[in-house]
Amino acid sequence: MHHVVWFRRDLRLGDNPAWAAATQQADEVTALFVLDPALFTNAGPHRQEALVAHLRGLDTELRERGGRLRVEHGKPLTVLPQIVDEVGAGHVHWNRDTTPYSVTRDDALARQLSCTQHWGTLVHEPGAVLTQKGTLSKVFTPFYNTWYATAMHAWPTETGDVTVAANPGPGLPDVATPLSIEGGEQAAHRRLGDFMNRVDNYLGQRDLLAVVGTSMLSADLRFGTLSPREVADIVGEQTEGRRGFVRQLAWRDWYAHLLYQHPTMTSQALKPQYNEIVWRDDPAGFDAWKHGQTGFPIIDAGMRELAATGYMHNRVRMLTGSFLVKDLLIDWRLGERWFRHLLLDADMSQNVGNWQWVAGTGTDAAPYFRVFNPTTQSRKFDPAGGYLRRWVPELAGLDDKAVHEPSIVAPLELAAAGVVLGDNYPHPIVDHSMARERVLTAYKQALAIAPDSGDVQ
DNA sequence: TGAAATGTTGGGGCG
DNA sequence: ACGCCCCAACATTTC
Repeated sequence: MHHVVWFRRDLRLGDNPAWAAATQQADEVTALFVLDPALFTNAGPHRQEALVAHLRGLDTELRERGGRLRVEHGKPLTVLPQIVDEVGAGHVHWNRDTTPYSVTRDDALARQLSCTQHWGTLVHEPGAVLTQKGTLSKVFTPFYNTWYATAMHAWPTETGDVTVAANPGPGLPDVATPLSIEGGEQAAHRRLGDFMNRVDNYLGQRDLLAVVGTSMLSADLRFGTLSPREVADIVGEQTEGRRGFVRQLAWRDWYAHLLYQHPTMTSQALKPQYNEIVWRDDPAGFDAWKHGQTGFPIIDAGMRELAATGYMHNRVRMLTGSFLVKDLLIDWRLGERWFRHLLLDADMSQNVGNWQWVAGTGTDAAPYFRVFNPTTQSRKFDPAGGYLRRWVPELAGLDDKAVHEPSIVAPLELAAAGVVLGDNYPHPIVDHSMARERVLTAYKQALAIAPDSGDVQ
């Protein structure tokens, strides 16, 4: 009996329900990845690079089991039935995902293939964490309480006596940038081990921008080189820091569950009354934001970090997101698309969930009147300016006080630091206090058109 | 997982 | 000793 395991966002063999089931049920297994060229070119350079690195890592794991990873280029809807036919497979396994695109695609495939769909990308699958009424909570804290109390299933494990199908091995696209990401699940476990040395300090350090206080595991969770429930299990609950981090995994599950239930939230406000907001059309402002030229050092630092590395510190994601939506009054969907293009860890459910949180349009989101002051936040979370100087080097000569807000620094001090506003660093593209009033007015007008019903579509 | 505006309190300088 | 003012520090309200 020959089974196919279709890998997607679960690029690992450990704690992988689809892989475990196939190796238990079949004598021979074909490990398949289908590279949809359209999806690949939609990804920014860093995500392309990471995908190739992780596919090579998965191939290495499979070689140790005597086989190879098979990579096919094309649309899964046509490729998968072809491969199943070619290898004579009786059954296909994969781990399901919650994005509308994947749900539609997988449902279509499930109608024409003998298959089993597993869950391997979340701690708890959609539907496993419900209120007493049997619904998905619209508020995070009760969701979290139930999530935390929900027991994890027994973990399936792969059996060793299966033959992994050989084939020429993956023909992988060349990537534009040299591979700097260590691919594969073993490298991912080393990164997890690295985080375990820091996790007890997580709550105290995660918001400090100049130190590595976060897990830095988001991309491994995105590609599935780490199993989220294995991570949750290893981190455990012994200390505040550990519980604080695991709580973040609950946010991740919650956003996935929400998108599974509300596929339209990719383009519509989860609170429909906020669809009435009249956004500004400001291509120049959007461009300045994208390229880190807003004149607000903390915003520019974050946007440059994103472009340079495919990563951005979570707090800075909130600040840059708030700046686009609240200060520039630009539609959150534009920012969501830009982030999704560039982020290594880009995932429709997480990205959309977080952007709707920032914009105040989601469930249990930041209230619309919560407007981050970029300068205040910068002083608070990067007091010594280490993060700013790293990503906005033209301001590096300013002292710790001035570096957060060059626009109000005395001309002599600017000159001494080699800063020429409007020349080598921009003037602020917007006045924050004016922008704050403007966005509060715009949101209030939207709510006046469509009074708050408190309901999700 | 805010911040600004407004209100309250109390210490200290000063006449 | 007293009233007055200033203002930092904190609390509350508001968006």
